[in-house]
Amino acid sequence: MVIDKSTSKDKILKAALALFTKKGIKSTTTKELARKARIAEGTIYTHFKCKEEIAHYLFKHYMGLFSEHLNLNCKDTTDPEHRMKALINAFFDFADEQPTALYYIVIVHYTELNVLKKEKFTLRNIFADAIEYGIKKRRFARLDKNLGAALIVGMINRVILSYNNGFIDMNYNKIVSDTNKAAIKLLTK
Amino acid sequence: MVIDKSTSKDKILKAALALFTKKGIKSTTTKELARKARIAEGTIYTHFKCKEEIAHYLFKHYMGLFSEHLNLNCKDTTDPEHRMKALINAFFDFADEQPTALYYIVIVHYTELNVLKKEKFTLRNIFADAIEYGIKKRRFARLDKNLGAALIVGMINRVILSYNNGFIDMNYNKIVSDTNKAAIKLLTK
Amino acid sequence: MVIDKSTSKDKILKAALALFTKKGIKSTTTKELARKARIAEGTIYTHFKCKEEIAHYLFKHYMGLFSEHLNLNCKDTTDPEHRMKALINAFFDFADEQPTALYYIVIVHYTELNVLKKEKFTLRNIFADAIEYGIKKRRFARLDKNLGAALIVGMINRVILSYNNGFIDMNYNKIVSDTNKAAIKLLTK
Amino acid sequence: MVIDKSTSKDKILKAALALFTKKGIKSTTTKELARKARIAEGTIYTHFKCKEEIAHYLFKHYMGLFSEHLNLNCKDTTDPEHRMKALINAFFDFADEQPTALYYIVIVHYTELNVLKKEKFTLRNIFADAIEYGIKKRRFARLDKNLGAALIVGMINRVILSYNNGFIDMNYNKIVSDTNKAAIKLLTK
DNA sequence: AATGAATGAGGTTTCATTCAT
DNA sequence: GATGAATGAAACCTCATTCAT
Repeated sequence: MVIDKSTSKDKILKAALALFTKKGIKSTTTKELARKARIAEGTIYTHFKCKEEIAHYLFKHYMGLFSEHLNLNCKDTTDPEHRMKALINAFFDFADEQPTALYYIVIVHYTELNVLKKEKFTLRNIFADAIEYGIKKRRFARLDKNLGAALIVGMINRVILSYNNGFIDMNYNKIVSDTNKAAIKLLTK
Repeated sequence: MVIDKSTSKDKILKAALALFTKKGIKSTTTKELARKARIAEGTIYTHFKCKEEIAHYLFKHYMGLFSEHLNLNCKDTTDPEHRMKALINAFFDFADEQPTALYYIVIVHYTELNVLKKEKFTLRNIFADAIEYGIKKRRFARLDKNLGAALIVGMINRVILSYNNGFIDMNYNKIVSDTNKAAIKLLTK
Repeated sequence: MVIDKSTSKDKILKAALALFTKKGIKSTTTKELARKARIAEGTIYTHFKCKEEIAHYLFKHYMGLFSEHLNLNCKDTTDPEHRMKALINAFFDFADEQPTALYYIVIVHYTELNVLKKEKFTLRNIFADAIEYGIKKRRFARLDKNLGAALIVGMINRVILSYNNGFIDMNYNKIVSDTNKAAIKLLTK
Repeated sequence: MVIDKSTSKDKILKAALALFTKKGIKSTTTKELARKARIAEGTIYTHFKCKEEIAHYLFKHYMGLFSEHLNLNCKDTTDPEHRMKALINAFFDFADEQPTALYYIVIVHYTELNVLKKEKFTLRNIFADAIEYGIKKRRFARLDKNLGAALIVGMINRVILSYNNGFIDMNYNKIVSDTNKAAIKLLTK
């Protein structure tokens, strides 16, 4: 009698993403995790060496998905503005579809595990490249690419956070398009 | 209230700010805290009811200083652009002088205690007011004030974080002025 | 019953002897045991009721072999001295051929399972009988047979242990003959 | 209201010696240990880093006492036979006064922690020195000193073990004197 | 006010054993 | 018979907090 087809590992990961995002990694107990995943506490350890490994696994997994998603949405445009817009839209898309995962990779993992610094892929690089490209094509104003990336990524992140916290009382599409406009205004000559 | 004095309470607060910022609140043990503060573990409880109270105390204290610092630096300007610039400069100033404190109120406290939402004072409000003011004075383009605040605050926060992590290889003053320019470009008509 | 054959049961017993001797019974996990035996953890329980049963099985098996080996080597001599020498040589022989098994029955099993006391066969009895026989034949000096057995068995055991630990830098045959001489000197009038 | 003057640390050590000797180190749980010592489980960890540290501490402590006791009892004799007898008597003395401690350092610790090999002080050395001395003084027959030490120490150990297990039905003093005689017989020309 | 040993609830992890395949 | 994921009791250990000094 199969009630839930997902494997134990999947159940653990699903529960972990929800709990880590809601309460933080350290504050989530393995007992809670097991209860939420509807498995025995011991089962956690047939799939992961320790609680922290789950946290890392989640980060790698969703960071991979996110990075893939961003790259996919900007590779086919040659116009710098379009490329930047595509990136921003993809960012908001992902935030809309996987809000917990995005919150996890952007906030929770960062503050509790301090590994982002060492990761090769970062939003920074993707956005920095797009900015560099726009400057080279003489469509964007001169600006340090890393500073530019920080400006754009910071904007988007904060908008999403604020929206999710109910601080911005606007239609989501309008928020996305206004953020796009703001970014382009900031970058273009 | 000077935190660097050598009363037990001050020693605890100083050690707590450093450790909470470095390792997170939950991951800092009272034993570590006592060792770093060079006081006995029990002494913590003659000044604070529990560990969490220290975290809250630190937040209130530094958030008060920060808010005061921002307000002080923008109250005497009537020109919207100048006011916004003053705010941004004050932000960077504080980040420069009290990097740990800023990191603590912006990141650590937020992610581990989830209280920002309930706090009355927020960066958001200060920046939102400044934007609203600029729009009313017909100097800034029309933009939802809360969205605008999220954009500006997000930009600044991320730039400071990136700079502290060594991701932006530029002179600090140049970063500040470029961020200022970007913000103004984004906001003005 | 040949333990080195490749049935699952034999594989388990072989692995168990090695691991129990190296790490102790309690400190050997069923997971390790299964890995070393190259079988699944569950397979252990198709052959043994529990981990402890393996330990008992090993003890009985090798104690049987050892006892058989000793008896075989002393039954055909009527001269007390020869009989004692035959026993001692048989002891060293077994130690040479099955060092792990001897270590197991003498040390590991004894200290971890405390069953030796209840076992009927013991070295003690075999040696006590040989001593009693020598005294009756008026070739050995008067000596409590159990005390004598403790003296002789203790000597041999310790010599083997010391040799295996590299504490005695002598040729094995010389060690055996010197121990023989010492035992005889001690026992004879 | 002081009921038991002994400190927590002493209570833990006393309980640990009893339990480790009775059940083995691995099989003694921290819960049992705390109950027997009449302290809280957590208190164990204010005095020791982990359970194994208690085992090591006990070994060092009692091995020190034992070694001291042996040395004290053989330093003032120049006659080789007397010296050897003094050593053997001291051994039996210690076994009589501190039976648990002796059992612990000789058996439990050895089989469960495998550290004896690396320890500098060992019975071996003390007895080997006494044998070497007797040979040099031309009172003992030629014999490898380490083999000799193994023979003598093995004898004594086993006798004590057998006696404690009720296998030797003799008066303790008689056992001691007979063991002495046997050792001297074995060693002298 | 300051101390730090003691507490014990509760956290993470281990592991012998079971059971559906 | 063989498998190995799942189990859950119980192990070891942590740590915020208390309290006698």
